[in-house]
Amino acid sequence: MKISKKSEYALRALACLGAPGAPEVLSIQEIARRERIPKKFLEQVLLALKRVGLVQSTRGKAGGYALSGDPQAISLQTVVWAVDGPLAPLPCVADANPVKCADCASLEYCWLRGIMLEVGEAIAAAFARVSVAEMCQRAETSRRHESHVPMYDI
Amino acid sequence: MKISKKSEYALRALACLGAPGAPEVLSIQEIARRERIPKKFLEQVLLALKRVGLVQSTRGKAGGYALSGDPQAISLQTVVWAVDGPLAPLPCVADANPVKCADCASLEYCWLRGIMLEVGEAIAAAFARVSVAEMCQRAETSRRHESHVPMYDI
DNA sequence: ATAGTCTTTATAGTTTTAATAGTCTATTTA
DNA sequence: TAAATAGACTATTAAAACTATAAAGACTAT
Repeated sequence: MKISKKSEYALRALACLGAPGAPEVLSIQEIARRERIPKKFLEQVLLALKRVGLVQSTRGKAGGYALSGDPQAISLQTVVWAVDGPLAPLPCVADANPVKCADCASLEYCWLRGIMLEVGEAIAAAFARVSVAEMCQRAETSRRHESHVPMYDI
Repeated sequence: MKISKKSEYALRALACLGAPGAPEVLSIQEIARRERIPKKFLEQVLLALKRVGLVQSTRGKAGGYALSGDPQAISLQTVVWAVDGPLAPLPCVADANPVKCADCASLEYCWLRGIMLEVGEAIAAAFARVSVAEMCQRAETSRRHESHVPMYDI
C-alpha cells in the first residue's frame, strides 16, 4: 500500500512550484535541483501532470513549468490519480475501467470487491481532503522549522 | 496503492475457514482447491497468519488449519498487517519502524510525512471497520447470489 | 542561427512480488 | 514400525512493476 516515487515527486514538484516567493515558472532542471529528483524521471512526471492540466509549460529559453488552475481547488487525489492512476486496492475496484478478477463470478457479487471498494473510497477521500494550496502551505511551514533543526537531528 | 496477492489470499482463506457450514479444520490443499490459490504460496500466507495467532494448525492425517480467536474481534487491518506489514503510504510513516527519507531534514518536520500519516490512518481505519466475522458473512451472502448469476454474466 | 527548453519513444537497471522446489518434522493408522 | 498424510521451514526461480537514463526531435526567445 505504498505510493510510488512518481507520486511523491509529483507532489514535491507541485509544492516547489507553489512555494511562496518562488518564481512562477521553473525549469525541469531547477525543480530537479531543488527537490533532488532525477531530472529525466521528473520530466515524465511533469508531462503526466501537464496532460491532466495541473501544470502548463513553455518551451525555449526561460521556459519551464508553472502551476495551472486554482491550487485551492485541486486536491492531492487529482495529482496522485494523474501519475499513478486510480487509487484502487484491487484492479476490479478501479473507477474508470474495472477489470473482473479471474476467479470471481461477477463484479457485482464479489464480496472482496465490496470491501475493497469501501477501502478505496477511504483512501481517495483522505487524499481529497488536502488541496495543493494547503500542501504548499504545509511545506512552507516545514521549511521554516527545518532551519531550526539542530544538525544532530539530521 | 494495491494490496498484495498475499493479502488477498489471506482474506479469502480466512473467509473459507469461517464459512458457515464448512468444517472447522481445512487442509492447505483443501483451501487452495476451494479458493483456487497456488498451494505452496498459500502455505506461506497461512504461516504468516499463524505467527500472529489468527489461525492454528495441526499436523498429520486429518490435520489442517482452523480459525483461532474470535472472528468478531479480529479486523481486516490485523490480517493485512500480518501478511503485508504496516499500511504506510511512505516508509517514514510505518508505525513500528519509521525510516526517514534520505532528503528530509527530520521525521517531525517533513510536510509530506504529515500528509501521508493522515492518509495511512484513513487506510488503516477503513480496514479496521470490517471484522473477519463480517467478511465471512458478506462472502456467504455473495455465494448465495452467485448461484443465481446467469452464465452470460460470468 | 543558436542556446536553452520541453517532447517523445525506447530501453536499461533495479526492486518487489508471486510462485515453486526441496527437505524436514509431526500425526495417524494399519 | 512403516506408510500415508499433513504442516514447517528455507531457498530459489520467474515474472512483473517500478525507477531511472538515453537519444533524437521540436519549439521558442533572443
